[in-house]
Amino acid sequence: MTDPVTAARRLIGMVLVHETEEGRAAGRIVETEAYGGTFEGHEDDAFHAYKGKTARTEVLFGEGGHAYVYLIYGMYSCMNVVVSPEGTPAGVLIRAVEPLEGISLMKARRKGRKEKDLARGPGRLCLAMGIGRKDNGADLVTGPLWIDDDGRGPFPVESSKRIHVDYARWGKEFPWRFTMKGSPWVSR
DNA sequence: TTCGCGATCCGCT
DNA sequence: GCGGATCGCGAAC
Repeated sequence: MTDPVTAARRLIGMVLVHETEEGRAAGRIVETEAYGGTFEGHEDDAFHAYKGKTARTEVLFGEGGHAYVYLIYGMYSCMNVVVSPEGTPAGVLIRAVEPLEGISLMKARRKGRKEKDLARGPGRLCLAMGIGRKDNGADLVTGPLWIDDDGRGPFPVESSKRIHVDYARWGKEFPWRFTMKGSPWVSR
């Protein structure tokens, strides 16, 4: 893998797939955020692994190509793709997908919400795709949770500041949120 | 052992 | 637009 910013850009337009007993769900990634590394000489203090390795962030220090799934606000899960260039921890938060396959399953998991709101936001997409903390550390190469490049890209990508990281002195200024230009499926 | 809080979502106003 | 829900992590005591 490469640095998180390159990876976050590259992931836009790729397809996230999850196969479970309930069936198969897939969505095109339209919004990501890069975490880790440095920007203009400052370390990313919004990154969970910023202060070093802990029980929670252990998989961020492991091999790239795995999932880092954590619990947020006591009730929602968020999914990252671990991207570790030369042993340095880094990740890409998947923030939104455009539902492609298994839409009725997603609607059932999302209590019948409108299609637009199924996977618009990191917690929502985990609910819709059936991703939870049991998937922390999952191998994204072997599945049943993986990422495909279906060759439809490249897609135009826009960057902006990351969301909900105001607590971070430097990190809140990093323009490391990436969205598919013009997509109605991004979180905002 | 305790305590504060978060890479969010939802319902109500 | 605002605040409540809810709990594991990590730092402090």
